[in-house]
Amino acid sequence: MDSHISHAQKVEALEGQLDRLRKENEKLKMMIEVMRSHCSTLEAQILRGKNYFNDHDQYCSKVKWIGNAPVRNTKVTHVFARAQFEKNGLVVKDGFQWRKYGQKVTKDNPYPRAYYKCSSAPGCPVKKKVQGCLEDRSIVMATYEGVHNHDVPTNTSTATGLDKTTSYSTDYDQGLSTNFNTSPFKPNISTHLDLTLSASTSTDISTDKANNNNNNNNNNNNIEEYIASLTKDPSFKAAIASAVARTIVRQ
DNA sequence: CGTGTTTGACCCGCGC
DNA sequence: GCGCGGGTCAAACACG
Repeated sequence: MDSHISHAQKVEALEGQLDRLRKENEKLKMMIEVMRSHCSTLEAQILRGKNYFNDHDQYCSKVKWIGNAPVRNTKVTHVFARAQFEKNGLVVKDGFQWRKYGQKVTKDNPYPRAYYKCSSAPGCPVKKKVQGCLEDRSIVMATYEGVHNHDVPTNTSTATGLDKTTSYSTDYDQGLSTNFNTSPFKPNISTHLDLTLSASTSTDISTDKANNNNNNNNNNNNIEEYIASLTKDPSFKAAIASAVARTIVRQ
């Protein structure tokens, strides 16, 4: 009987902890959103201030813009995006599948430029170049060339590493950084930080809460998973570190 | 074994 | 014509 009471108390305590974590999560999410919007504005100002798309800029000069139109018939789109560090290096996740076909170190930039072809559909002519920004390694310049002959793959969760059940549809679109030209396909650059955690965890938690009478063990496990995934998630750590650093810099 | 990445070689355009 | 630099190819390699 005692063990039953202490078990119930334990569950209650864990639920309280879960609520606190949820609130904290929401707060952090809001803070990061605000900071990200400040950051995007500043980045845009900095980049414009440095005439990124004027005379001496490497990208502009290499891509050969005439007036507002690229030389070739294919559409060329420049996108600045926050890079995501993965085992293969810098990546820009935009919902399409890309096959890397080359890499080159260019003269003006120590960061290698990677060349990708769209592999979401056979015969898709779209190419993408991705190169780290000189001033800020966490920002990459992605140059899209061509127009996709297909829609964004429906299985975006696979392509983006995001899960369908997370609320990415809004966050995801808002994750776009500065887009200097009209995109032919609205590339969705994922700066998304999944503070709601992987869907399996978060949905399990809410579901379990509804059924918590017979799922106490699962609940305990999920809370532990929740905390563990928060502390282990490198993007969470990076986002927190970045947010804290920016706050300090702004002061 | 299939698929994707790496990386050196090659091609091509441009400036001198 | 030559050299330079960006873009692409393709064989070798890695990985699941």
